[in-house]
Amino acid sequence: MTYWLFKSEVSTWSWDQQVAKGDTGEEWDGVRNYQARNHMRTMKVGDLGFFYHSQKEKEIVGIVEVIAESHQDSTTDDERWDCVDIKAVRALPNPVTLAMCKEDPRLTEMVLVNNTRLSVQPVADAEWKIILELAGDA
DNA sequence: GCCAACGTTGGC
DNA sequence: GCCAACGTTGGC
Repeated sequence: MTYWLFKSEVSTWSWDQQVAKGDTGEEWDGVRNYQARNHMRTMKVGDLGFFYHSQKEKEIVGIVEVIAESHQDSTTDDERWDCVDIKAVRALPNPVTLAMCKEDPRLTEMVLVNNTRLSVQPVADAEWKIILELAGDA
C-alpha cells in the first residue's frame, strides 16, 4: 500500500465533483508533467491518496482510492500521457491546511511543503497518519 | 497581481 | 547535449 496526494484547483476539478462521481470515479486526466505521470504509473488499485485543493483553499479535504491503474489519458492522443482513475472515499472531518503542514515539525520533509508545484506526489506512511490525526479522522 | 520555482522548448 | 528563453503553477 502506497499513499499519494492529488492536487487540483477547485475551478478545474473539485472535491465536490469527485464525490458526485461516487464509486464510478473519474480519471485523473490532464496531467502533463513527467514526474506526476510516473507516480501514477506506479499506483496500484486500492492505493489511497489525499485530495488537495490548490490556489485559494490550499487544504487537504478528502481521501480518494485508486480504482484503475494507469491507462491512456482520454483528453489527448499523445501516447506519452496516461493516468489512473480514482474515486472519493470520504471527506476529512476537518480539512488540513498547507499552513498546518508547514507548522508541524514532523511534516517538514513532506513533498507538499517542499515542492509546491508537483501535482501528483507520494506521501510517506508516517505523514499519512499525522495528517489523518490533524484532520480528526480516527 | 506579483514573483519564485520549476519544467519544457528550441537554437546552437 | 547544453543552455537560454519562455510558459505555467501556485503560494503569498
